[in-house]
Amino acid sequence: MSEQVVNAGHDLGEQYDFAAIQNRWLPIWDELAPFRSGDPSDVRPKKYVCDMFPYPSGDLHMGHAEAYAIGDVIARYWVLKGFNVMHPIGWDAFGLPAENAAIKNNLDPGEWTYANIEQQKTSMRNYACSFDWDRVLYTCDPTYYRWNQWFFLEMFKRGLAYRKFSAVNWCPNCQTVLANEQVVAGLCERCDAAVTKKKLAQWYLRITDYADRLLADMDQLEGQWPEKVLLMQRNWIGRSQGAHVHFAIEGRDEPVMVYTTRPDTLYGATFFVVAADSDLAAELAAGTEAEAEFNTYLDKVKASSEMDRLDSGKVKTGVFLHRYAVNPVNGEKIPVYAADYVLADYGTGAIMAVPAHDQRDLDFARTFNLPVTVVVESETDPLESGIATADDGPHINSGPLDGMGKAEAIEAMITVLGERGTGEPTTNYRLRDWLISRQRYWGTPIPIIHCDKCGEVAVPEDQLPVELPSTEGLDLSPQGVSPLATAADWVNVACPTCGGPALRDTDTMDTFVDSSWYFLRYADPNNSTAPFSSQSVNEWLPVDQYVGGVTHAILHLLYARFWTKVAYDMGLVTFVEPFTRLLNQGMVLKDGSAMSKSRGNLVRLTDELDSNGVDAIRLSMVFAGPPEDDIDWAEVSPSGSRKFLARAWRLSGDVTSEPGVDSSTGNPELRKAVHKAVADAEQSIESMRFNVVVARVMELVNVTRKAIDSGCGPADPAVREAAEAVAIMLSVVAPYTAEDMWSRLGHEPSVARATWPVVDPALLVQDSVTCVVQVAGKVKERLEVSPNIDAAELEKLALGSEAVVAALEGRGIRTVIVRPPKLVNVVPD
RNA sequence: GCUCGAGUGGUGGAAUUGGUAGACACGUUGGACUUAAAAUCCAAUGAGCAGUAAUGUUCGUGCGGGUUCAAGUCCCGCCUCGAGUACCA
Repeated sequence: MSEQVVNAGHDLGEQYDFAAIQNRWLPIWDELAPFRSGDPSDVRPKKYVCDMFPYPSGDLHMGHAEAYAIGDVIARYWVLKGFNVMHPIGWDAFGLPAENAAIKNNLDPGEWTYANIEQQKTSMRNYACSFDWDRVLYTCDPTYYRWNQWFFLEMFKRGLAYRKFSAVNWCPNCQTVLANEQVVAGLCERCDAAVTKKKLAQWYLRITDYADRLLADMDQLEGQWPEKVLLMQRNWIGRSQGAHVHFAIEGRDEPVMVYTTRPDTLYGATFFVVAADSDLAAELAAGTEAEAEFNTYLDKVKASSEMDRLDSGKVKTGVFLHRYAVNPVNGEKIPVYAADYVLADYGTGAIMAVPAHDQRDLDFARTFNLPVTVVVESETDPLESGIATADDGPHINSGPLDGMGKAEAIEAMITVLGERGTGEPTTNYRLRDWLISRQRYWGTPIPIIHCDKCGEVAVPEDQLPVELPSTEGLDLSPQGVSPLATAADWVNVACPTCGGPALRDTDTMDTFVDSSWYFLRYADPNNSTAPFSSQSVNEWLPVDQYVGGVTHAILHLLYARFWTKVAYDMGLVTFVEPFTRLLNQGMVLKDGSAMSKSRGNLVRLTDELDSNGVDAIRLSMVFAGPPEDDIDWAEVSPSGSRKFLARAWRLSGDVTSEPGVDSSTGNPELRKAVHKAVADAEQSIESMRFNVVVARVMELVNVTRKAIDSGCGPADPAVREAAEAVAIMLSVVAPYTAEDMWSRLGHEPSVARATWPVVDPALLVQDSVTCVVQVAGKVKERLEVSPNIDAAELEKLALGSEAVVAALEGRGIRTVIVRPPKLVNVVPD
């Protein structure tokens, strides 16, 4: 029966019961609230960890679980390191899903939204996210969106918000404008109808004014943001250096400007192309014999829309307009075409075509049998090979440019054009102004009143917020105009300027507006007189660590950076970049693809939490691999995580020394293992290798187990030191288990208030190291040597080794490479 | 098409400045405990060859070259996969 005594530690009462542990600590944490960050007397240095806030489309899913597990590791780590960490949460609560759900179930979008938020909030509490619940915000709350309106009006005053007619994406089926991101391969994301263009008056924010600063300030982010994201932003902004060149058009008074990055190839321009859907094309075609043909073509282009342009291959189409442009350098008359391969809204909507050195122009030239003039020497003839050359090389057929290289020729041509007044250098961008109006109900009303006499009038600040009208009596279904237009009582107002009858703007703002500055609001979430106080924001920001999916690599992050720069210009903040460091976590997949109900590979987070517990799921998320990699849930083992947690937890029951025992008297071997593990874990956590952190803690658990069972025994102070280190380090990933361990080790809650173990450098020094001895690069011997061994001694030792002598087989020694204390390589003749 | 990034055991993944490839896990196999199962614990586990065994030995980080005493790591050329972008002049 003595066995039962030995096994006492493994009795049923001592089983690791994750559900019981969760239930035990959750209410206590509510009470202790260890993650409050708003105490003004708090003297700890500040850190700001921000997770991208969720959209309340339902309960939390596996993707949230990964993202919030990762953000939590960082936040909790900095708390243990002695920082006052702001780790807030809020909800990106405006948007179309709420509106669709409301239409479907005939209820208020707000009801649906807040119900989902409550559910997510409950799940987050259970998931043990270290959020500061005093800082919660909801973007659909008038106390938040009133500041969207305030910012909008500030930008309006500064000329950064403006209204213009332009062609926008239009879904003829849904009868509504679509955002660019809602157009997938030319089709409406929701109904798969072909998206067309429609001209509408829309509000824009002048983000293009900030293009250069958005590019330049990326230097600050180098090394702190994923290189991939910076690259995507650079491509998106798409700055290019080139020149405007003026072409006279026969029979037209004004010359037409084209944009080109290769003014040096001007002598090779053999035709001229205007975008088929541009005003200029219509003007040039009017009254010519090509007019009918052009109109037919234009109709086709408009109807075919995005979809056909994508998969119609590379066959170029166009119409000769029976007009001629004059090449400003050689006076040559070149034919003018309208074609859809030239875009109306990039550059000037017209190009000089240089088929020898531009692939698209060459394709067009070959289709329409247009001449090809080579002006940069190349080995192959583009007309024959079908491949345009864009390489550097000596210029030919180019008058004064002959013999020059590309860079020189570009400069020379720009000088020539400048002297003649037919061109000038210019910079062009791919980035367009940000279209923010949406014909939707569930968003921030645009605070503008349209008056016949006074035009666009800002709603006076004391009348903000312009709240959404009640949905009572409103038809939210797609009508082609915003549902707000039908709320007669709301729309009809007196003009703030003249008092005459006027109409409210009925569009609402893009929800990307909400997310462009919410991270600023967290610093001062309840401010009712300003979006935030500059003092709080400048104290907490910029965000030290921003965590979120790579799906937002361009839009959200670009808009947020833009907004921050505007706030800087307004004198509200003292920094120009909002997010010092960015981490893009991967996605959670199942069987190699994104989870979805229709695919039948959906993993329900609640099921996973029920079967293995919160900690095991968090641990699985973190341990699966580097945070930026995707996780295939079919390849992780949450039950394995649970087993490890049980193993770690059991340590806390085995320790028999008292809390506060002097660890310096403990077993030196184990102590070294502890301090090595802490040092390694710390280094890994700082460099975001959280999976490696877990591995180090696992190793420590393993050696501690061995020490208890077959080493120094459970009473050794080093065992306590080890178990406490495990509890503290584990608390960043598995807070419930760690908290319970901490308590079983005789400490007061919460482990979140403990301090990350301090590494004693003396314990990192090893008594001996394994030195590898190679002969011809192959390992032949391993020697245990002192870490301070000198090269001569080590060489002597290595050469004297039997295995080395044997491996040499009597050959002479050419050289010996000695790298004390870890390696010797003997190179034989 | 263009621009990036990545290829390491059966699987996920480790590996400062080039210096013991495969840490830590999952899975698998065998064993202990149990009436049994679960749980737990212990052991083995890159592949091949030789040997009863200890062990020895060869190969091995997508493929082919190169630099080096030494290459997963650096250089050149390919292949494959993934991501972004879509005629941006």
